Amino acid sequence: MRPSKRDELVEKALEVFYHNGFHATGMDMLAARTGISKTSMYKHFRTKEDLILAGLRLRDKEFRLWLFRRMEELGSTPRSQLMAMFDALKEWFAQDGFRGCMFIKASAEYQEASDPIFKLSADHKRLLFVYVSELAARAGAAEPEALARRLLILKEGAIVTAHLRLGENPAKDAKAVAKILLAEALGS
Amino acid sequence: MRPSKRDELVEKALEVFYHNGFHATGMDMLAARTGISKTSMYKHFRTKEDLILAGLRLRDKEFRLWLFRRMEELGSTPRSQLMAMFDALKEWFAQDGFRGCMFIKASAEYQEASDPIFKLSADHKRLLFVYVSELAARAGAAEPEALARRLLILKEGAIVTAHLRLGENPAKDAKAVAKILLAEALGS
DNA sequence: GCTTAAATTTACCGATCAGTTAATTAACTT
DNA sequence: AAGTTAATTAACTGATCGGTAAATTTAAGC
Repeated sequence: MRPSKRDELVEKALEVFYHNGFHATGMDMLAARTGISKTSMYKHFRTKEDLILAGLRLRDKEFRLWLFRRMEELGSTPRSQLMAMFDALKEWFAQDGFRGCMFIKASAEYQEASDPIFKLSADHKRLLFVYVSELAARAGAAEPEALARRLLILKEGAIVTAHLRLGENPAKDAKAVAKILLAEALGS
Repeated sequence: MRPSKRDELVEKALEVFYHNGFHATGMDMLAARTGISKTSMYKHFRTKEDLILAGLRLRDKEFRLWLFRRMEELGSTPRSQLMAMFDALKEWFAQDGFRGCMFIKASAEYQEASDPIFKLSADHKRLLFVYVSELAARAGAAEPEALARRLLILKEGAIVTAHLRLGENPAKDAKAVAKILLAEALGS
């Protein structure tokens, strides 16, 4: 079945928010870009915040699905899958329209710890942590959670660096560090 | 001599922008918070963007001054100063009012590569890179720029992680990776 | 004390913000 | 085809956006 109007709205809104920012994107602009009238949008979502949250939930699902699948495709063992995270990042950075991490940006505009948008952003990162921890455990790490935290610091750093267009290949740099890190944690 | 009205304005505006975001902070709100009327503000700055840029330039200077001085205070050799960067970060993260990196946030709200705010944010990071590269060279790194890029990826990752309040001590995690990295690059 | 210029204030500009009301169109039921 | 309901629209709300014009206060020069 074809996507509902509501799903179309969320998808398109997400795209505009990503490209343009949250506060900088008004509901009128979204109406113009989606071809859906404002009143219809407010039929589906009570507030702009609700629409943003729906967009972020979609992004969370899509991004994790994409990243985890790509890691599994590019790596055959838990250890090589961890390494492959940085190959996947490299692909992402090269996509045109890449503008950094949606959740870093969301948490930059909605900073209150109690803000649902901030919370959802942190939750996304925690779900990544769960997956990477699991993988680190299966790779035989003595402290899988510590290893996961460190790998994810590299990931976040690479994303920020890529977004600011510093360095030629932040994913490659991060991967080089990850290699050393895994050698230390799992043996070379 | 006491700070000029203009400097007071920039300082206070910077603080509000940092806490509240850029688009979310209106000029009327700044007038209310600083006690300076809007017309006076526009005497000093032609546009809101100019005020933001002045704030970011101040932050750039202050932050680099603070970080570099702290690294020199906490470390006696180039190598230990590189390590001390993460001790300084830990101090920063623990300050109340810490809300992540001003420049990451600025570049999240002003994403166009041609935007002066985006450019200034990237320039700030490049100045950090120059300093860390220099230090890496003096520490005897065979590829000081590669080492600097990698250490700074750890720095950015730690900042983002701390801002989202993931993990207990991202600075410590990043430092642990830095230690391994330096051992590999400079010998243990 | 008077004049002049600089700094500050109040009040306002049109545009846009998130969100709503009332009228219209489209779709389904019988 | 008529009647009912659901979806959509244009037009509007008060508030706020970035920015300004004209009036008022403050300060300086003589």
